[in-house]
This record gives sequence, structure tokens and C-alpha cells, in this order.
Amino acid sequence: MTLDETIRTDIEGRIRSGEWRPGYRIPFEHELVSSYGCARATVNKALTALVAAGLIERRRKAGSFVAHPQVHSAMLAIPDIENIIVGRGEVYRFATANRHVRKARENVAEEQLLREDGDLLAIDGTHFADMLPFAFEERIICLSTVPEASTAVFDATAPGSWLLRHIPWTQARHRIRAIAASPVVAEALAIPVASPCLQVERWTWRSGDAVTFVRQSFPGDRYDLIGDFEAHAE
Amino acid sequence: MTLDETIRTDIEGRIRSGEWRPGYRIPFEHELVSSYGCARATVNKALTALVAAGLIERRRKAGSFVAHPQVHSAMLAIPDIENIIVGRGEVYRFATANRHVRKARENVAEEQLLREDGDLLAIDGTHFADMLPFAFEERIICLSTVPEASTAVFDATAPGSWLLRHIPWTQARHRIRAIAASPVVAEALAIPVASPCLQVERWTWRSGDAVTFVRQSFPGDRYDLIGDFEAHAE
DNA sequence: CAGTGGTCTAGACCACGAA
DNA sequence: TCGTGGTCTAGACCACTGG
Repeated sequence: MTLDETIRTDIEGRIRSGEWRPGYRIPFEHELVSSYGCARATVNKALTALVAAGLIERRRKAGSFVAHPQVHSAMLAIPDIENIIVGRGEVYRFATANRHVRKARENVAEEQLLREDGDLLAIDGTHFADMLPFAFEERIICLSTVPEASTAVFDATAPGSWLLRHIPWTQARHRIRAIAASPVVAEALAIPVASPCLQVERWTWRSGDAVTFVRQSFPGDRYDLIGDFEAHAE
Repeated sequence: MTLDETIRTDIEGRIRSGEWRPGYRIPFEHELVSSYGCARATVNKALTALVAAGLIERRRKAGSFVAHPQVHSAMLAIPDIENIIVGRGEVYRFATANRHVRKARENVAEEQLLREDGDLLAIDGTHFADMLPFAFEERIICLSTVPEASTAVFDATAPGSWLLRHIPWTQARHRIRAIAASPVVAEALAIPVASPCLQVERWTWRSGDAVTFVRQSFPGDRYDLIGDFEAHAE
């Protein structure tokens, strides 16, 4: 372990153990320099990392203080569905149910968010894990940003995996909520109408240009989002 | 803007614009040093930040390369419910429905995760926003870790807010899924039985000691988790 | 084996802000 | 005012690893 990591984990340990409570003023940089016998840059690197982790706050002239955790900030991994299924050791398949080109519908808020005037490629389909429906997906792709998509064949590879390889996204917005399965979703997932489903919506941009919008519905009992987190102030 | 931030955003801009595609080898440190006329430590700081952001990968001898985005890593803020409601400008209230002390039940996986032999304080209650049920919460608090909780009064302040102030958590695990409202949940939230609900479960520890477990159920149409993200490889 | 990145040092100047 | 953190420099040594 490097020296700055040692300093960082030493201080982190004292904070996480409760020895240094929120509000406590940790030693000044020059004090840590003399106690560790190292350069100030090394101490500074460790403390800067603790700021990024939300564990401390620093004020000129006043010193560095253990932060007051306020908000639970959670790092949620939302991987590609194909990766989830293959990672479980199951057989993955995507089946396209519907595919056509159209314009954005004016009264649909989800599509307005993309602020896109050009043609959209709309694709509905189902992700299967070991022949069992895993998720139903409704997607639109902005052909003005991704013209190659109009000729791509989404057979073995789902549109999401294809897009990820062809034009990696740079900005995205997610919305997660619980819905009652509509007749379309229920039929695709082979579950009763109105069953609870976890719905993940994702808008994706590449340097400001809209790339795609997707709404994925998972049977409520077949998929959980799980995340392990550490304290992160504000 | 500082010099290292300038370098960082310059490079980030070229990556996000697509000028430097995944796999592209960005200039060596010594090349950036001469083009920006600065010290290597400054260039190194900028590039290290880009690694942390998942935008580049670095290999000794080979150089630094634009990363291939693979996983959607999403920073999801899960704030205290009271903060959500007050932040919306609505009136917050917590009503305790049930409160008693007991031991962990052997056949309940959620409680086993806490690995706790001592007494547990079990509290059920409802969060209200402007007199409307906003979330139903079932919580257990480990009295061996938080003995003060046994005498605390959760009237105006919910147990969650109280805990956050008294023993900030350091580790947590979340599970998010969709469920059908059970009769108990449905009655507390004043919604029909079997309505879809977003359920957030959270286990909380403080330096290895179990603090609390809570299961919060939100009416599916009344609460969304929303997050804005940027590309983050692996 | 040569060049890259990873880390560290011993200085320096400056801006901020608490006293 | 003046001590703190924020940033930067011009070196240095070393570990890793690709050619």
C-alpha cells in the first residue's frame, strides 16, 4: 500500500469507527506531515481523496473536519441486460416484436426530452434468460445521431448492446419506479396483467445529441437493484 | 479554473465529443507537459482524475487510452424521506403505528443479515406529506448498538432522521424492487391491495456493528428515483 | 531493456477566511 | 493579520510492461 493510501485509510478508519465524530477537527496538514514524516503533497493527496469521498470537509484557516452525513448517495450499477444474464450463467436471447421508423410523438413527454426532430427507429422486444422472459423493452433510437442503426439487424444482439458498442453514451438520465404491468408488458413477460414491475427508463445522449430512449420493465419478483454503499455526505 | 482542471476538461471534451474514440491513445504525459508548459505532477493529477471518472485507462509503457464504456454506473441519491418532503415545500409528519422490543426472528432473512443477538426495537409507521401517506416504513433498530433508541420518542422526527443525527451510518446495503402492496401496506398508504409499490430496503452498519434495517414502501405512482449520470467505464 | 506511468519530495506562491 | 488549505514546480526513484 502506498503512503498516501496508508494515511487515507488511517483517517478513514478513525472516522468509520466513530473515534472521530462528525464535526471533529482532524490534525492539520503540517501535523500529519510531521507525524508521518512525509511531504505535504502526500498528506494533501490523502485528504483530497477523503473530501471526494465525502468523509471530511476542509476550510482554509480553520482546518479539516469530519463531515456530517446527510444524504444517502448510492452507487447503483445498471449494467447491460445481456451482461447480467450471461454473468449469471444463463443463455441470453433477444426477440424483436416490433420495428418501424416514425417521428417523435408530440404528446409523449418521454420522447420530447430527446429534443429531436429527425426520424426515430422504434423497436420493441423481449430479453430472455434461459428461454424465460426477463425484461420487456420499448426503445427509440435517434437516426439523425445514429444513422447506421437503420440497417442494423437486432437478432442475436439487443439494440442496447449494439448501441453500447457503436456509440458509447456520455450522458444519461435514469428513472426508476414501480408500475402495474400493462396488457402489452404482461403478455411479453408472461405474467398477469397489473402485476408489479420494476421499470427503468433511460435517456441517453452523446455530447449533447440525443441517442436513444428505452423503457425496460422487469417482473417485480425476478429482478432487484442491489447496491453496497459507504457513507457519503451531501 | 485551475491548470489541472483545464487539462482535464480539455481532454474530457475531446472524448465526449467523439473526437477521441474509445481505444484512442491520448498524448503521453511528457507530451502534455510540453504542450501545456507545466510540471508532470499537474498533468498527472488531471489524468488520474480522468481514470477515477472512468474516462481513460492507463498502462505503463503503453500509454493512456480512452476507455470503452461497459457498465452503466449510476449515482443514485437516496435522501432522508423528511428531506424529500420538506424540500418539496410540503408539510412532513411521521406517525408511529406500532412499537415493541423483541429478538431477531430466525426465519427472516432480512433480520439475519444484521447478525445480531441482542434486543431489537421494531417500529412501524407512515410518513405523510401534506397529510397524504407518502411511504410506509417497517424498521428494526439494534439496541445493542444504539441503546439510546429505547427511550427516544419518535413523534415529530422519524426514526430514520433521529438515527442519522445520533449515529451516522458508515456502511449500507440497498435493495430496490417492485412489489404488490400487502394488506398492511395498502391500508397504511390508503391504496388498493396489490397496487404496485416501489420498495427500498436498507441495511445499515456502523464500523461493522448492525445499526438498523428498514423497508420503505412507496406508492408506485407517487415516488420515482431519478438520477443523472455521466459515462463511467467498468 | 527502454519508456511509461506511479509515487514521492522539498520547496514555492497565493487565496481565503477566522480571529 | 496570518495560518490554513489549494495549487504548482522541478526534480527524483521505481515498478511495471510492451516491444
